[in-house]
Amino acid sequence: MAKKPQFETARTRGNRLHARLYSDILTGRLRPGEALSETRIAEQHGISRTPVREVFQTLAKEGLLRIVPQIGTFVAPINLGSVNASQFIREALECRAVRDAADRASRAQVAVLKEQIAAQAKVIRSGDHVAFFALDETMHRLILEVSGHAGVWDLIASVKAQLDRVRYLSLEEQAWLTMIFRQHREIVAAISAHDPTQAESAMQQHLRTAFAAIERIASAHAEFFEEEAPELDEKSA
Amino acid sequence: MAKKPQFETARTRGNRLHARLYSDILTGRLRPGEALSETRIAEQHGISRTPVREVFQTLAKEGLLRIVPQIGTFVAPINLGSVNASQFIREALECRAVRDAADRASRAQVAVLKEQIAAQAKVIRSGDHVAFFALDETMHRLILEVSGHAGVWDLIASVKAQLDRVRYLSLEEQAWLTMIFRQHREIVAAISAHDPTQAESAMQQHLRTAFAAIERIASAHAEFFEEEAPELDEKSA
DNA sequence: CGCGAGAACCTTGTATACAAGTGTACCTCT
DNA sequence: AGAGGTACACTTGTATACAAGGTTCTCGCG
Repeated sequence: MAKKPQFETARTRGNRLHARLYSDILTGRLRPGEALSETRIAEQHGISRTPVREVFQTLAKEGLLRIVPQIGTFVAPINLGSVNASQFIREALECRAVRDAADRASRAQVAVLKEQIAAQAKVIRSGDHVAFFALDETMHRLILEVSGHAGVWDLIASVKAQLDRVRYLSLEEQAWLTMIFRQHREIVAAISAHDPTQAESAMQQHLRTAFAAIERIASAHAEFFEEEAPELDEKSA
Repeated sequence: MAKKPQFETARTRGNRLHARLYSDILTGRLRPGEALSETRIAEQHGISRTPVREVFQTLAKEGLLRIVPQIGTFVAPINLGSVNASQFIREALECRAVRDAADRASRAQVAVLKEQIAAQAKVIRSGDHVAFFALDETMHRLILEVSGHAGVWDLIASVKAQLDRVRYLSLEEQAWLTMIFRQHREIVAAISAHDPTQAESAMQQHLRTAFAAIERIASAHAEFFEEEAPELDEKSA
């Protein structure tokens, strides 16, 4: 739902801080349960509480912080319920989108996707996990664009954050990356062949493979999770 | 279950204001393009700019306001691209969820859904559009709960807001409500029969019927929409 | 020594003053 | 009279002071 991000990104002090904290939380440099203070963060960054406070509000709405009035602000524990919901959402949206992508992909778009595959092959060989993660995100975003629902990517990215939070707990090994890469290749092949059913099948298998890793990682780092307690809703009529 | 949502709703001054503005924008009491001023709203509600500002930030992230630094804040025009994206998201999520609901529905849950159908029949006879809208939302939320993905409802509600914004431009007539009601009945029947495919089919038909109304209404109120000029993509970090 | 009450320090919530930037209207100059 | 530049009135962005509430540590009392 971002309107003109290229302006917003570096415009205000708050946006830079948001990017910083967002990254810190996703990668685990800020650990679940850790307390943050508006005053302390403000002093550390040489700004006042006001922009810090707005960033906190934003991160809280994104599910990454938990603000408890008069008590404090904490890095949100990873909620398995949210993780499962995120997986459901991502699977539903991307599987349906990849069908449309297989239907509508132009030759030029297929060429772009195949270039991506080639780029992925290169970083796989060099074993650069971080670069591969970035290319993974690019590939999924491109498929959304090809499907004609580019605007949906923002939403997927936001739920993907919940999943990536878990993935960052453990860097995947080479064999895993190779499997993901092969699945990407299958998806692109199905799109190229204009076979929606095969494309959806490949995408579902792909996303569930990634989710399996998440479940494995989660059970190994139970200390960062919370027991399915709060369904705190804030949407009232 | 829920820890303190009932406190959050009315706790801060900001929350009340948010609910008020949210409703005003959805129902059209505040019209697209209309300018809002932090100072003016603050004076009108007898509070300071600070909570007003936070509410504005929230509404902007929800896509209902557009804040232009040093210029002003305006009710966001209805973006046809966002409306289409919302429809896509809703369809993908609810169609997939209703399959799970048909698989998993217990006898008690089916009974609840049938009670809802009865309640809808009652307000249909009384011609109470507003009450029917509320029951419509309840029904869809219940189906999500039955599907085992209750946590996804918040997301659907947020994208549904974009769709409801259009629907409020024109109150639907009785015949339309009757059609929606019959579709609800079909969906519940399919869930009751534990027929996922039929349930998904009925849900998709239902959502597309509602969307058809939206497209019809949109073309009749073009002045509230903005021309989706380009697909300006954002290079996120 | 144990326990309770209170104060000090922490947190976020709110109010207000100031800074920076933009559009407009008016005033001045030609 | 017309055109251009400047000052003003408005906006949001930021900083800071104060208020309300919670926790914890400490001091006083039993």
